[in-house]
Amino acid sequence: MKRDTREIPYDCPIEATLGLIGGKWKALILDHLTDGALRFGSLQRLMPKVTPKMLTQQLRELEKDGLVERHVYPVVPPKVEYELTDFGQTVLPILDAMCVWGREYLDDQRKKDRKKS
Amino acid sequence: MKRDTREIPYDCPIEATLGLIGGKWKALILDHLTDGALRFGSLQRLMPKVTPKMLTQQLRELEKDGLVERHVYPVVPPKVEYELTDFGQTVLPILDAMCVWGREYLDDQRKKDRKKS
DNA sequence: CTGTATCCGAGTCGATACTG
DNA sequence: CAGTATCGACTCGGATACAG
Repeated sequence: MKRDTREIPYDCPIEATLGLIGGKWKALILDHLTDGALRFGSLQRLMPKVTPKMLTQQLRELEKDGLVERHVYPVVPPKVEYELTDFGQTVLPILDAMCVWGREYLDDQRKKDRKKS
Repeated sequence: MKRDTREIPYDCPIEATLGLIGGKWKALILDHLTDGALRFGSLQRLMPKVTPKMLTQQLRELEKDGLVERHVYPVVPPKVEYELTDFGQTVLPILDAMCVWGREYLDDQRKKDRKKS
């Protein structure tokens, strides 16, 4: 992800996928949005370690790539919601697969760590 | 991702997964190794755009994370083969899923591009 | 509330040359 | 053949301050 010459089209589908969801916080954002639309502030509270700058940047890229939709409500105070598009929904199985696999990996790691100590 | 503070354990399984296979060329390397062990030079020829430095770096990380095994044959000229471990094999379904999804995305993109022109 | 602007250091990556 | 060493450009991302 990053990390990417995003203008040059990807030859490899795997690279393309990583380009779309491999960004530093994208998978996490996508994950949080699975339960429904969220406001900017809510996302920030869910990911305290992400600066507003990064959050905006990642959201804009997700929007550009058609995974997320941005809804602006013309009210005061400003209200903006982010929501998965239909296309965005289609990545969820991949995210799930990564989650399952990652969890097993982490469990194994922890077992090894316990053995060592 | 390189992109990673690899010493700090990942809290999120998805992040962990991306940490292991999200590196700039890792998915591609893994993909090439699915058909069997390959030598350093063969990998280089399959990925001409990857410098030896990067190839070495990515391979070492894959090795450290237990996805790939490095076999050194003490002969002249030197011969080194890289091979997926059993654990490395378990990522392949994820790679496949990303590949399928990425291909559909790329196809859609191309359709849109044709419409525009 | 939802961002943007600016600065700046750390890390990444390519190019090139070289080694056992 | 299979790498390593070194340099430098570039990028990423954090901190901070500010704006509509």
